Amino acid sequence: MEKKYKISEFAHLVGLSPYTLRYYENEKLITPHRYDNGQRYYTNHDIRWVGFLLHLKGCGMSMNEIKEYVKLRSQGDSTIPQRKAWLQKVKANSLSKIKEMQFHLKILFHKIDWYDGKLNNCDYGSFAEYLDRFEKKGK
Amino acid sequence: MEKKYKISEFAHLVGLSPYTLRYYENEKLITPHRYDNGQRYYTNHDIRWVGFLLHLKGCGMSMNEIKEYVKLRSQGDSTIPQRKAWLQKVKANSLSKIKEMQFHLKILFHKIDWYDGKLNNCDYGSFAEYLDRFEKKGK
DNA sequence: ATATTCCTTAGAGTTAACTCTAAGTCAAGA
DNA sequence: TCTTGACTTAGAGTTAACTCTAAGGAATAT
Repeated sequence: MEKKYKISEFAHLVGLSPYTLRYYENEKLITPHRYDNGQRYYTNHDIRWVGFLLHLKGCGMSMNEIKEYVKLRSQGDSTIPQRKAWLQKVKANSLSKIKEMQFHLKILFHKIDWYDGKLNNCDYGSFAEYLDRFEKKGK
Repeated sequence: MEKKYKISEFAHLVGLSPYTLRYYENEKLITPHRYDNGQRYYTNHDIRWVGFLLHLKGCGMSMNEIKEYVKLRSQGDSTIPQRKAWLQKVKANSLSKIKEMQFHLKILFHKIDWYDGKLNNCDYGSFAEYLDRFEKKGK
């Protein structure tokens, strides 16, 4: 017999609120089982499923995109090529989002260095000048 | 004489809308100059400044955080240590956000591989089993 | 001359993803 | 018995960061 979790225990396990779980269910992302009296219960399988949904979310997929994906999934194995293509697009977006963030971060690093310079009374000139010098060095 | 840009030209240059620029100004993030007739104009210096704001934003800083930072800046060089500390916190957050995203992406990669397996009729079992095997190999 | 672009204030609308309330019912635990 | 936690539907509230409209006026471009 597999462990069964009621909504609040499950919510705690996956790091979501019962509200959010019902909301996701309403949006057809999750379909928990029910006891005869109507109460939901979730299993370890559901933990893995929600975990996967959160990975998708963490890769920057919106609710609507995830819903599309889940809809395809519900149509069976014939949609695997489409689902794979979806995930490849998500992967590309996610990678470029990371690259973009790293670029922004690089500037932040420089700004921190520039502050260090200011604090040590090294005259770096304006931040723009400092960056310019870096560009030239970089080449 | 430095080039002066009116709001819509400037908006185009920095990739924001005039609405957004006025909004940012209202929030004290930007302070463009004015012609005698009251029209705003922006300079290359403003391009660099907005660029920097967008880097901060791109590192995950919220409007409110950026406003705090800009407020400190307006108080002069004595706030440099605080500003540096701010940016260091932002840097740490940003790095951990990237790490998190990379972790989510790793799962996505695996899922794509798993789909490939399915499409080639290699029997990987369920995705959970596939991941489990990876964990063990990884050790 | 006419259309476009600029200005103002003030406030309403938008989007995503929750988050919660109301109002009423049901069932299990101490 | 009393509290706690589950259920329902339907809809309202929240937050961030815009995004736009209205209404009225001034200047510029074709």
